Amino acid sequence: MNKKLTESLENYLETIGMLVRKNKIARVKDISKELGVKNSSVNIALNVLADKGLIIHEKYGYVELTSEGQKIADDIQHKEDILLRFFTEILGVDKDIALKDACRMEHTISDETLAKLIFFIGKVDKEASFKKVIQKNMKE
Amino acid sequence: MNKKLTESLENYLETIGMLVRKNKIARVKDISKELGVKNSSVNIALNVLADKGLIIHEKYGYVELTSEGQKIADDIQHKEDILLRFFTEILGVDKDIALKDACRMEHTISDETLAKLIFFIGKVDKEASFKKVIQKNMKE
DNA sequence: CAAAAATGTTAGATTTATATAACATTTAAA
DNA sequence: TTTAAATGTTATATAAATCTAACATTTTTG
Repeated sequence: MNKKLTESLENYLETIGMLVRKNKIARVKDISKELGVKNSSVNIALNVLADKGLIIHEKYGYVELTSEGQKIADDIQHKEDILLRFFTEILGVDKDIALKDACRMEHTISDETLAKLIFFIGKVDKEASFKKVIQKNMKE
Repeated sequence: MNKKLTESLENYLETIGMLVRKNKIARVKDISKELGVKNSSVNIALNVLADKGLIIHEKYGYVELTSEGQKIADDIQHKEDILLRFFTEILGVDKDIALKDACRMEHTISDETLAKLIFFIGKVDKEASFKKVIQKNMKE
Protein backbone atom coordinates (compact mmCIF):
# COMPACT_ATOMS: atom_id res chain seq x y z
CA MET A 1 0.00 0.00 0.00
CA ASN A 2 2.91 2.37 0.78
CA LYS A 3 4.59 3.54 -2.39
CA LYS A 4 8.08 4.91 -2.08
CA LEU A 5 8.32 8.65 -1.48
CA THR A 6 10.24 10.97 -3.74
CA GLU A 7 13.54 12.34 -2.52
CA SER A 8 11.92 15.75 -2.16
CA LEU A 9 9.12 14.47 0.05
CA GLU A 10 11.61 12.50 2.14
CA ASN A 11 13.54 15.70 2.70
CA TYR A 12 10.42 17.52 3.83
CA LEU A 13 9.59 14.77 6.32
CA GLU A 14 13.11 14.62 7.63
CA THR A 15 13.24 18.40 8.04
CA ILE A 16 9.93 18.49 9.87
CA GLY A 17 11.22 15.79 12.21
CA MET A 18 14.39 17.74 12.86
CA LEU A 19 12.50 20.98 13.55
CA VAL A 20 10.09 19.33 15.94
CA ARG A 21 13.02 17.78 17.78
CA LYS A 22 14.83 21.11 17.97
CA ASN A 23 12.01 23.64 18.45
CA LYS A 24 9.09 21.49 19.57
CA ILE A 25 7.16 22.87 16.60
CA ALA A 26 7.59 23.04 12.82
CA ARG A 27 6.37 26.00 10.82
CA VAL A 28 6.22 26.58 7.09
CA LYS A 29 8.75 29.39 7.31
CA ASP A 30 11.28 27.22 9.14
CA ILE A 31 10.89 24.38 6.69
CA SER A 32 11.38 26.67 3.70
CA LYS A 33 14.42 28.30 5.31
CA GLU A 34 15.95 24.94 6.13
CA LEU A 35 15.45 23.52 2.65
CA GLY A 36 16.15 26.71 0.72
CA VAL A 37 12.79 26.79 -1.06
CA LYS A 38 9.84 29.17 -1.02
CA ASN A 39 6.89 28.96 1.33
CA SER A 40 4.63 28.21 -1.59
CA SER A 41 6.68 25.16 -2.47
CA VAL A 42 6.52 23.96 1.11
CA ASN A 43 2.76 24.36 1.11
CA ILE A 44 2.34 22.20 -1.94
CA ALA A 45 4.56 19.51 -0.48
CA LEU A 46 2.68 19.63 2.82
CA ASN A 47 -0.59 19.05 1.03
CA VAL A 48 0.86 15.98 -0.63
CA LEU A 49 2.25 14.63 2.64
CA ALA A 50 -1.06 15.30 4.41
CA ASP A 51 -2.91 13.43 1.65
CA LYS A 52 -0.60 10.50 2.26
CA GLY A 53 -1.36 10.59 5.96
CA LEU A 54 2.21 11.40 6.96
CA ILE A 55 1.63 14.82 8.52
CA ILE A 56 -1.15 16.87 10.05
CA HIS A 57 -1.33 20.46 8.93
CA GLU A 58 -4.24 22.74 9.68
CA LYS A 59 -4.43 25.96 7.72
CA TYR A 60 -2.12 28.60 9.16
CA GLY A 61 -1.12 26.16 11.89
CA TYR A 62 1.93 24.16 12.85
CA VAL A 63 2.97 20.99 11.11
CA GLU A 64 2.98 17.67 12.94
CA LEU A 65 4.10 14.21 11.95
CA THR A 66 1.71 11.30 12.21
CA SER A 67 3.18 8.16 13.70
CA GLU A 68 3.71 6.81 10.21
CA GLY A 69 5.36 10.06 9.14
CA GLN A 70 7.52 10.03 12.25
CA LYS A 71 8.65 6.51 11.46
CA ILE A 72 9.74 7.50 7.96
CA ALA A 73 11.44 10.67 9.18
CA ASP A 74 13.35 8.68 11.79
CA ASP A 75 14.33 6.08 9.23
CA ILE A 76 15.81 8.68 6.90
CA GLN A 77 17.57 10.46 9.73
CA HIS A 78 19.04 7.15 10.81
CA LYS A 79 20.40 6.52 7.33
CA GLU A 80 21.95 9.96 7.30
CA ASP A 81 23.55 9.38 10.70
CA ILE A 82 25.05 6.06 9.66
CA LEU A 83 26.40 7.43 6.39
CA LEU A 84 27.82 10.48 8.15
CA ARG A 85 29.56 8.36 10.76
CA PHE A 86 30.95 6.05 8.13
CA PHE A 87 32.29 8.85 5.97
CA THR A 88 33.85 10.77 8.83
CA GLU A 89 34.94 8.06 11.28
CA ILE A 90 35.99 5.32 8.87
CA LEU A 91 36.92 7.10 5.66
CA GLY A 92 38.10 10.32 7.25
CA VAL A 93 36.06 12.59 5.00
CA ASP A 94 35.76 16.23 6.03
CA LYS A 95 32.63 16.71 8.10
CA ASP A 96 30.89 19.30 5.91
CA ILE A 97 31.44 17.29 2.78
CA ALA A 98 30.48 14.06 4.50
CA LEU A 99 27.22 15.62 5.65
CA LYS A 100 26.34 16.79 2.15
CA ASP A 101 27.06 13.34 0.75
CA ALA A 102 25.04 11.68 3.48
CA CYS A 103 22.10 14.00 2.85
CA ARG A 104 22.03 12.96 -0.78
CA MET A 105 22.78 9.27 -0.39
CA GLU A 106 20.32 8.71 2.45
CA HIS A 107 17.59 8.60 -0.20
CA THR A 108 19.12 5.87 -2.31
CA ILE A 109 21.01 3.47 -0.07
CA SER A 110 19.41 0.04 0.20
CA ASP A 111 18.54 -1.61 3.48
CA GLU A 112 21.10 -4.30 2.75
CA THR A 113 23.99 -1.93 2.24
CA LEU A 114 22.89 0.12 5.22
CA ALA A 115 22.92 -3.02 7.36
CA LYS A 116 26.49 -3.75 6.28
CA LEU A 117 27.56 -0.23 7.16
CA ILE A 118 25.93 -0.56 10.55
CA PHE A 119 27.71 -3.84 11.06
CA PHE A 120 31.02 -2.30 10.04
CA ILE A 121 30.64 0.67 12.37
CA GLY A 122 29.51 -1.61 15.18
CA LYS A 123 32.62 -3.72 14.77
CA VAL A 124 34.85 -0.69 14.83
CA ASP A 125 33.11 0.49 18.02
CA LYS A 126 33.52 -2.85 19.72
CA GLU A 127 36.91 -4.03 18.49
CA ALA A 128 39.61 -1.54 19.42
CA SER A 129 42.18 -3.43 17.38
CA PHE A 130 40.05 -3.24 14.25
CA LYS A 131 39.65 0.47 14.72
CA LYS A 132 43.39 0.86 15.13
CA VAL A 133 44.17 -1.00 11.93
CA ILE A 134 41.76 1.16 9.98
CA GLN A 135 43.07 4.40 11.44
CA LYS A 136 46.61 3.37 10.70
CA ASN A 137 45.83 2.41 7.11
CA MET A 138 43.61 5.38 6.37
CA LYS A 139 45.98 8.04 7.61
CA GLU A 140 48.13 10.30 5.39
CA MET B 1 30.68 27.17 -18.03
CA ASN B 2 29.77 23.49 -17.53
CA LYS B 3 26.73 23.22 -15.32
CA LYS B 4 26.16 19.92 -13.58
CA LEU B 5 24.10 17.42 -15.50
CA THR B 6 20.89 15.93 -14.14
CA GLU B 7 20.98 12.35 -12.96
CA SER B 8 18.89 11.39 -15.96
CA LEU B 9 21.31 12.92 -18.45
CA GLU B 10 24.23 11.31 -16.67
CA ASN B 11 22.53 7.97 -17.04
CA TYR B 12 22.05 8.52 -20.76
CA LEU B 13 25.71 9.40 -21.22
CA GLU B 14 26.86 6.44 -19.17
CA THR B 15 24.61 4.08 -21.10
CA ILE B 16 25.81 5.38 -24.44
CA GLY B 17 29.39 4.86 -23.29
CA MET B 18 28.64 1.32 -22.21
CA LEU B 19 26.90 0.47 -25.50
CA VAL B 20 29.72 1.86 -27.60
CA ARG B 21 32.18 -0.15 -25.53
CA LYS B 22 30.11 -3.31 -25.92
CA ASN B 23 28.70 -3.03 -29.44
CA LYS B 24 30.91 -0.44 -31.09
CA ILE B 25 27.75 1.56 -31.77
CA ALA B 26 24.86 3.01 -29.75
CA ARG B 27 21.34 3.16 -31.16
CA VAL B 28 18.20 4.77 -29.81
CA LYS B 29 16.53 1.39 -29.41
CA ASP B 30 19.39 -0.01 -27.34
CA ILE B 31 19.50 3.03 -25.09
CA SER B 32 15.76 2.89 -24.45
CA LYS B 33 15.92 -0.84 -23.75
CA GLU B 34 18.83 -0.43 -21.37
CA LEU B 35 17.21 2.39 -19.41
CA GLY B 36 13.65 1.07 -19.55
CA VAL B 37 12.22 4.17 -21.23
CA LYS B 38 10.58 4.84 -24.59
CA ASN B 39 12.38 5.80 -27.78
CA SER B 40 10.69 9.17 -27.70
CA SER B 41 12.14 9.88 -24.28
CA VAL B 42 15.58 8.91 -25.50
CA ASN B 43 15.24 11.23 -28.45
CA ILE B 44 14.45 14.20 -26.28
CA ALA B 45 17.40 13.47 -24.01
CA LEU B 46 19.68 13.06 -27.02
CA ASN B 47 18.67 16.49 -28.29
CA VAL B 48 19.58 18.02 -24.95
CA LEU B 49 22.92 16.21 -24.83
CA ALA B 50 23.67 17.22 -28.42
CA ASP B 51 22.87 20.86 -27.57
CA LYS B 52 25.35 20.64 -24.73
CA GLY B 53 28.00 19.30 -27.08
CA LEU B 54 28.27 15.94 -25.33
CA ILE B 55 27.10 13.69 -28.13
CA ILE B 56 26.75 13.69 -31.89
CA HIS B 57 23.51 12.36 -33.24
CA GLU B 58 22.46 12.68 -36.85
CA LYS B 59 18.85 11.98 -37.63
CA TYR B 60 18.20 8.26 -37.92
CA GLY B 61 21.87 7.64 -37.25
CA TYR B 62 23.99 6.21 -34.49
CA VAL B 63 24.86 8.11 -31.37
CA GLU B 64 28.45 9.06 -30.61
CA LEU B 65 30.09 10.69 -27.64
CA THR B 66 32.18 13.80 -28.14
CA SER B 67 35.44 13.81 -26.22
CA GLU B 68 33.80 15.89 -23.54
CA GLY B 69 30.86 13.50 -23.39
CA GLN B 70 33.22 10.56 -23.25
CA LYS B 71 35.05 12.12 -20.34
CA ILE B 72 31.84 12.54 -18.37
CA ALA B 73 30.65 9.04 -19.23
CA ASP B 74 33.97 7.60 -18.09
CA ASP B 75 33.86 9.60 -14.91
CA ILE B 76 30.43 8.29 -13.98
CA GLN B 77 31.36 4.74 -14.89
CA HIS B 78 34.45 5.06 -12.72
CA LYS B 79 32.36 6.20 -9.76
CA GLU B 80 30.05 3.23 -10.27
CA ASP B 81 33.00 0.84 -10.42
CA ILE B 82 34.52 2.17 -7.22
CA LEU B 83 31.24 2.08 -5.34
CA LEU B 84 30.51 -1.43 -6.60
CA ARG B 85 33.92 -2.69 -5.53
CA PHE B 86 33.58 -1.06 -2.16
CA PHE B 87 30.15 -2.49 -1.50
CA THR B 88 31.01 -6.00 -2.63
CA GLU B 89 34.67 -6.41 -1.68
CA ILE B 90 34.78 -4.42 1.55
CA LEU B 91 31.26 -4.49 2.91
CA GLY B 92 30.28 -7.86 1.46
CA VAL B 93 27.03 -6.65 -0.05
CA ASP B 94 25.30 -8.99 -2.53
CA LYS B 95 26.40 -8.13 -6.04
CA ASP B 96 22.99 -7.34 -7.53
CA ILE B 97 22.06 -5.07 -4.68
CA ALA B 98 25.48 -3.46 -4.64
CA LEU B 99 25.17 -2.68 -8.32
CA LYS B 100 21.78 -1.04 -7.88
CA ASP B 101 23.10 1.06 -5.02
CA ALA B 102 26.18 2.04 -7.00
CA CYS B 103 24.05 3.03 -10.00
CA ARG B 104 22.09 5.43 -7.82
CA MET B 105 24.89 6.78 -5.67
CA GLU B 106 27.29 7.37 -8.55
CA HIS B 107 25.34 10.56 -9.27
CA THR B 108 25.67 12.06 -5.82
CA ILE B 109 29.00 11.03 -4.34
CA SER B 110 31.47 13.89 -3.97
CA ASP B 111 34.98 13.83 -5.37
CA GLU B 112 36.35 13.95 -1.84
CA THR B 113 34.46 10.92 -0.62
CA LEU B 114 35.23 9.09 -3.84
CA ALA B 115 38.91 9.78 -3.31
CA LYS B 116 38.73 8.28 0.17
CA LEU B 117 37.03 5.17 -1.16
CA ILE B 118 39.69 4.82 -3.83
CA PHE B 119 42.36 5.19 -1.16
CA PHE B 120 40.66 2.59 1.01
CA ILE B 121 40.35 0.09 -1.81
CA GLY B 122 43.92 0.75 -2.86
CA LYS B 123 45.16 0.01 0.62
CA VAL B 124 43.20 -3.22 0.76
CA ASP B 125 44.69 -4.20 -2.59
CA LYS B 126 48.23 -3.48 -1.48
CA GLU B 127 48.21 -4.53 2.16
CA ALA B 128 47.30 -8.18 2.52
CA SER B 129 47.17 -7.88 6.28
CA PHE B 130 44.67 -5.03 6.09
CA LYS B 131 42.48 -7.06 3.80
CA LYS B 132 42.65 -10.01 6.14
CA VAL B 133 41.57 -7.96 9.15
CA ILE B 134 38.59 -6.58 7.26
CA GLN B 135 37.52 -9.97 5.97
CA LYS B 136 37.78 -11.45 9.42
CA ASN B 137 35.78 -8.67 11.02
CA MET B 138 33.15 -8.44 8.30
CA LYS B 139 32.32 -12.11 8.18
CA GLU B 140 29.22 -13.73 9.76
C1' DC C 1 -7.23 48.32 18.96
C1' DA C 2 -5.77 49.53 14.27
C1' DA C 3 -2.05 49.48 11.09
C1' DA C 4 2.06 47.33 9.69
C1' DA C 5 4.82 43.34 9.43
C1' DA C 6 5.26 38.63 9.22
C1' DT C 7 3.67 34.44 7.83
C1' DG C 8 0.89 31.34 5.09
C1' DT C 9 -1.93 30.15 0.88
C1' DT C 10 -3.40 29.99 -3.90
C1' DA C 11 -3.13 30.65 -8.86
C1' DG C 12 -0.56 30.32 -12.69
C1' DA C 13 4.06 29.65 -15.07
C1' DT C 14 8.43 27.02 -15.90
C1' DT C 15 11.55 23.04 -16.15
C1' DT C 16 12.61 18.22 -16.40
C1' DA C 17 11.47 13.67 -17.47
C1' DT C 18 8.53 10.81 -18.82
C1' DA C 19 4.46 8.70 -21.79
C1' DT C 20 1.22 7.77 -25.96
C1' DA C 21 0.08 8.19 -30.56
C1' DA C 22 0.84 9.56 -35.14
C1' DC C 23 4.13 9.99 -38.59
C1' DA C 24 8.82 9.30 -41.11
C1' DT C 25 12.65 6.71 -42.41
C1' DT C 26 15.41 2.74 -42.82
C1' DT C 27 16.06 -2.20 -43.11
C1' DA C 28 14.68 -6.80 -44.15
C1' DA C 29 12.26 -10.09 -46.76
C1' DA C 30 8.98 -12.01 -50.13
C1' DT D 1 12.10 -3.94 -55.89
C1' DT D 2 8.21 -3.16 -53.54
C1' DT D 3 6.07 -4.04 -49.25
C1' DA D 4 6.21 -5.17 -44.28
C1' DA D 5 8.63 -4.74 -40.11
C1' DA D 6 11.65 -2.32 -37.36
C1' DT D 7 13.40 1.76 -35.86
C1' DG D 8 13.44 6.71 -35.13
C1' DT D 9 11.07 11.30 -34.67
C1' DT D 10 7.64 14.72 -33.51
C1' DA D 11 3.55 16.55 -31.34
C1' DT D 12 1.04 16.59 -27.44
C1' DA D 13 0.03 15.34 -22.57
C1' DT D 14 1.05 14.36 -17.66
C1' DA D 15 3.43 14.53 -13.19
C1' DA D 16 6.67 16.44 -9.90
C1' DA D 17 9.01 20.27 -8.03
C1' DT D 18 9.93 24.53 -8.13
C1' DC D 19 9.10 29.75 -8.79
C1' DT D 20 6.68 34.59 -8.73
C1' DA D 21 2.98 37.37 -7.68
C1' DA D 22 -1.32 38.21 -5.65
C1' DC D 23 -4.07 37.47 -1.84
C1' DA D 24 -5.38 35.89 3.13
C1' DT D 25 -4.52 35.39 7.87
C1' DT D 26 -2.11 35.98 12.04
C1' DT D 27 1.03 38.38 14.97
C1' DT D 28 3.33 42.37 16.53
C1' DT D 29 3.57 46.95 17.82
C1' DG D 30 2.73 52.04 18.11
